[in-house]
Amino acid sequence: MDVELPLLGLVLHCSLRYTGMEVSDTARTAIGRLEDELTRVAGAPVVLERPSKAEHGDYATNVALRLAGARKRPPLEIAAELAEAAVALPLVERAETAPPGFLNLWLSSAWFGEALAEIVAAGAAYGAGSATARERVQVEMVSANPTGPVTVAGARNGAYGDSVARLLAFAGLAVEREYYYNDAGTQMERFRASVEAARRGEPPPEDGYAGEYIHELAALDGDPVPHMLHQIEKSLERFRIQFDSWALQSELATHLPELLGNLDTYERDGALWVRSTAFGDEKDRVLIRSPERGGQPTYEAADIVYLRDKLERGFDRAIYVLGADHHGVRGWYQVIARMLGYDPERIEVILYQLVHLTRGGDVVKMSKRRGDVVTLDEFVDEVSVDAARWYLVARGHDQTITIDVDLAREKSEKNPVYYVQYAHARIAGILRRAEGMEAAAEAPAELAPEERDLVKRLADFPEIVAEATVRRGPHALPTYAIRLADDFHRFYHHQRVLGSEAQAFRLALVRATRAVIARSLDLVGVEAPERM
RNA sequence: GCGCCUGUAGCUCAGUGGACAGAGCGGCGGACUUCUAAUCCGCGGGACGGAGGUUCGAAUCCUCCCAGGCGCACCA
Repeated sequence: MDVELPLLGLVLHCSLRYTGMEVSDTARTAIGRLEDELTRVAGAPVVLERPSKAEHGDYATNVALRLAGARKRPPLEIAAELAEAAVALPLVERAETAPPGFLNLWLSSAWFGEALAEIVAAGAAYGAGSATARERVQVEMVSANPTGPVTVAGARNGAYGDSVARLLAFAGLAVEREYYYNDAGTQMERFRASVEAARRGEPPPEDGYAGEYIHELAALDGDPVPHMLHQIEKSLERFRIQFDSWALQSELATHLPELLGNLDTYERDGALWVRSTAFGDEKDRVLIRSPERGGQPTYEAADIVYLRDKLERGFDRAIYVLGADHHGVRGWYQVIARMLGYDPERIEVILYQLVHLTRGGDVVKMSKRRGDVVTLDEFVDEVSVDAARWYLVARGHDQTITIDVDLAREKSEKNPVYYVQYAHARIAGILRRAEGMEAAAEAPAELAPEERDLVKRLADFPEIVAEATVRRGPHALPTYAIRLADDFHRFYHHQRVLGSEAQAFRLALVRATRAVIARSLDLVGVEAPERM
């Protein structure tokens, strides 16, 4: 049975332990098939988990503990019964009970062979396609106004948003990335005036923009805005973010009049207000300022036009990726959707927290007003695209992060991004030598502990990805990639691939490992090098 | 005052109900005639901000409190 998570727009196939749903259509994975068999044996849904201790088996389940209450029997007794039934299964080698009622399972090497065969057969699609509904989703990200270069904060927005977009696309949704910018507001006027001042050799006006880039723009001809936009696009491209579309506020603003008739508006103090409180807003909003305040449409007016535009363009879902300082708009967007008669569930606002940098142990002070910021380009110049993307996305988006620039730039074993990449490069090295040699997933009778750990880790991948997708938490991938690399490096150190008796199996194993490492990295925009 | 986010090892952070809480960095000590030592192995290090509650079981769920960050404009 698939379990629909309508809020998240996705349907998962793998076990949904975090939703509380028990039964799942997991026939596609080796773990899932085992869960199904055990479910039949137990007469109740069985969810397997990976114990942290090796002495607790390959997999374990707490089903006896769950059943104890309903069946009015001691959990250990139930577990003992299940253990007896479980060992009768061909794929279960050993089953033990442990207080207060756990059932621990050790699996046969045949199971490991099946699990690996399945990964090999899935190929590049391993872990993909967890969404059943092929929704169209727009992810709007970065969207900084072109008054200056993309900063490190914008870089986190992009690294995070792009990774979410990659996850959604991998799950099977049709994803488009959009950049929205204000090309007309007063900030833009201040920006233009600042460049003009620089061209005249004057200091920037009050409330203007300063910084080296203003002088660089002053050296170019014409309106500085297109130049700035071009530079932003280049920076983001280098950061491996490709936008499908660029939305201009000025263009959208022309559609405001046709929308006003559909809204419940009124005039007060010379301004045009919308009665948003009727839709749950905490206060009514001004849409068009009074003449003495310039008579221009407000940002809120633009929000309304833009939101309608997104949904009318055919996106089933619109995701806004915003800095935490914009958290106030989250409710506002829901209000807009209701005012316009759209299902608010189609609007999703994801907030990410701020970024701090440290150099030499000290926090790098940043002030946007003085043009004294660390830009995306500078950050990338210093630590590389791979390290930049890794560090910006490796932590939960709800977490304020502090990046140690000295560590991030270090190309050594201290740096987890290279630790993972090195595992990939090592495998690539083996496979170069293994050209033409046969690989086979069929497992030998005896498997080394490192082989078992590696297969189990690979088997975790589909659930890791699916969960990262529904939770909008791409940081699970770097975390997983480190563990996978860890299992591989240990395997590599203790076991030999080429020339070993298990060569064919191990070739299949490392080939699958390489693919999953590469995929884990790709989903967060990090490259997987063939050589290091 | 109201709202959102966060408090886990010296530092940076994983861990959204299970078994003695994990990783990286930093500290200490070992392993290279081998498919890449950017690796591996070992040792130290924690009242999971605090107090209650729910549960067989809580870092995880609920309530309150404390601390930090960020918002609550006819600013963009």
